[in-house]
Amino acid sequence: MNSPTELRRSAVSANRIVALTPRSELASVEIGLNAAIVAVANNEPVALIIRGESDVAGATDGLPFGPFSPREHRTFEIGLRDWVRTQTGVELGYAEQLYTFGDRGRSTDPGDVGPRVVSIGYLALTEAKSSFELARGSWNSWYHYFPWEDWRKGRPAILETVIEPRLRDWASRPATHVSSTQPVSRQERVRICFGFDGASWDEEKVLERFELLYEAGLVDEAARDGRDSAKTWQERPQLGTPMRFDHRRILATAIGRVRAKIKYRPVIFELMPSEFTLYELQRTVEAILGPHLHKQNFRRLVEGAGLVEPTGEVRMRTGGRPAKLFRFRREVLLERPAPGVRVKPGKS
Amino acid sequence: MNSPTELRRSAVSANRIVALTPRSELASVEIGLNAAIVAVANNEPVALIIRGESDVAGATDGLPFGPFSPREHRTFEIGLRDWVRTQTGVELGYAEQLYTFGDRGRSTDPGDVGPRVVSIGYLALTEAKSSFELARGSWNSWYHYFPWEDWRKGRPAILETVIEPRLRDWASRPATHVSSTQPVSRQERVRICFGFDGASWDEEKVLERFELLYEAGLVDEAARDGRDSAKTWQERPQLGTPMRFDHRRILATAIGRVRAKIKYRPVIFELMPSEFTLYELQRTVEAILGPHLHKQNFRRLVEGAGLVEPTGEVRMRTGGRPAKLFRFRREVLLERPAPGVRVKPGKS
DNA sequence: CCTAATATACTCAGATTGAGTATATGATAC
DNA sequence: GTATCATATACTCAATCTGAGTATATTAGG
Repeated sequence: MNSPTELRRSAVSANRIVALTPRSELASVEIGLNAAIVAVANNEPVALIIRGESDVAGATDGLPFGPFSPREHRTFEIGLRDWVRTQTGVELGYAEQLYTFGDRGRSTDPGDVGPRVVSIGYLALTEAKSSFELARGSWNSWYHYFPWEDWRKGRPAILETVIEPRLRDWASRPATHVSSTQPVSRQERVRICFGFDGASWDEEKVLERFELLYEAGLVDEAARDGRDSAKTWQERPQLGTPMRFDHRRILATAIGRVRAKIKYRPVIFELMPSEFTLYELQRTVEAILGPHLHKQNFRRLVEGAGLVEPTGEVRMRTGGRPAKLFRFRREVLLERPAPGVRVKPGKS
Repeated sequence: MNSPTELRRSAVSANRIVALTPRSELASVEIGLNAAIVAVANNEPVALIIRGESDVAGATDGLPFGPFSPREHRTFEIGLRDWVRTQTGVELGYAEQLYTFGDRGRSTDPGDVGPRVVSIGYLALTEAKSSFELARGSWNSWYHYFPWEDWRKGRPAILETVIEPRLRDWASRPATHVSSTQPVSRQERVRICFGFDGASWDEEKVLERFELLYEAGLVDEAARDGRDSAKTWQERPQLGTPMRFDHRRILATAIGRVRAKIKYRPVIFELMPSEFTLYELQRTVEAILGPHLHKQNFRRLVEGAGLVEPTGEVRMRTGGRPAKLFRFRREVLLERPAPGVRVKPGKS
């Protein structure tokens, strides 16, 4: 980026204009890198989970994470790859930055201190090799943490039995926080995010849904941060397995991002072996997105977009007619501005 | 987020598994917040620019930026809004996080030190009120910094006269860096990013284009970071006005994000007054995206998507038949999963 | 009142999409 | 070996969407 002296100088010049916080108060923070490492194994979308000591709320699962040490690594991504390799044995392929989380909890308690650690979330995609030689950690289904996101067998029951009544109850109560300048009512937010009252389900709104459940005090993490509505959390049924720190939020961001991204970038192939049948590809897309896709149209779409090319080989013993094997056509990146699996939720 | 003690504990537990960098070496960094504040004034897309001391490369322009002080502000966004208000007098409406930049320059010089400052880039959209009561800074056209992005009058000449020959020259030379594991050749990257040899121009690839020019040493910022191909930068024609620090990169990220986002989220209305004619709306979209849109189809699209509703009033003296006034239909947010101005580049 | 300029309405062919039917081909049970 | 099953693949068709054009409405200005 820039030399430190340059930056220092500019801070001084900025200081002239308005009274900035004095330098001593610019409490410097530590940077933590968090990786949501995603794969698809046996049609199950999984994330690499590290189990640690259980926290206040009893959460043990977390994402791999490590500090960023500027001395050692030129960029965040290099640092990330480095310690993911040494810590878990996984060599990351595709990786992209997700979001930088820095808020000090959502409690209104004025006594709480500012964040000493800022976490930069990363999304990484990797092929799920059958030989999971993990030095540490395990691959867990992401629907373990977000059961309401699993629409592969239709609308998950948990939505109606647990989430809907509780969210409606929460929405009917007035907002306790002063920020009642909220342009959209609780009711409407709940409706839109969770597709109640005939609203459609948008599979990309993973983070919004999690944040809403958090606000409503329905996930265990909320209790940790001392939210009022979460006081009675031990009496609640558990909505998905909680995670340590902010990690479930980061994973939610990751899931939303993958679901959005496969539609306009060919990142789905980062999750596939080099050769695959079209149905395997479809199952992988479905694992990520949820709803079932129309098989015939899916192949028309994928082939028509030039995303794949046949290898000439076939896979036998598929249970019926042998399936042609395909590989990703890398050249598509040079042809189309935004190639991706432009699927929309459909039937069968 | 989490209590510091919790985080401390986890760092310790991580320490058990692999030998982490000792705590003392976890050089903590400072967080800088940078805001690309975007508006459209007189059909010109503008960004709020602060002029400062000229740097090594002679750049004076920069984005508003300030330090993030965790003690004072609960979240990055609150901090950002706060000092943007005090520093420039602008009250931010829409704001979203763009990216966290932390690399220490792209030079291979092993002697250079790690980043002491990590900058979090934010994109903010605001209405360009005719009364620009800026306490500081000025609204500059963003095409001032990226002349090759301005397609409102067709393909900008600078692409053919300056950029194409120089980029081709650069692409024909072998990559100097060891990272020749690059999957795509320089030639192909240049072709795709800049639409040479019949490749299409993707208006969203603003950052990719800037990074390519940077790598090729064709923007002044590259010289500052000591890139070899940039040694002779003083002999080059200037490709857009340079900016201090990484700010042109952040602005490029912002432009790319806005261009992508207006297509699937109704953020364009953040830039509009509360009442507007459809043609004014179209001109604003065109200011952002570049190419001209088909007028009749644009109105069909916008009205059909339920994005706007007529106010009942008309605007006279438009130079012809009076134009109906419209306002943004906020309810659309409650109806469609991803409302936006789904335009594709077209004719007339 | 004619002309220029803009706003708005309507038309139409081609492409895309959702969803279905039909056919191909290996595996398996008998 | 053949019927049956299961899956893969090919083809069809109507509804919708999209790009692009033509036609009409309504003002301002001479």
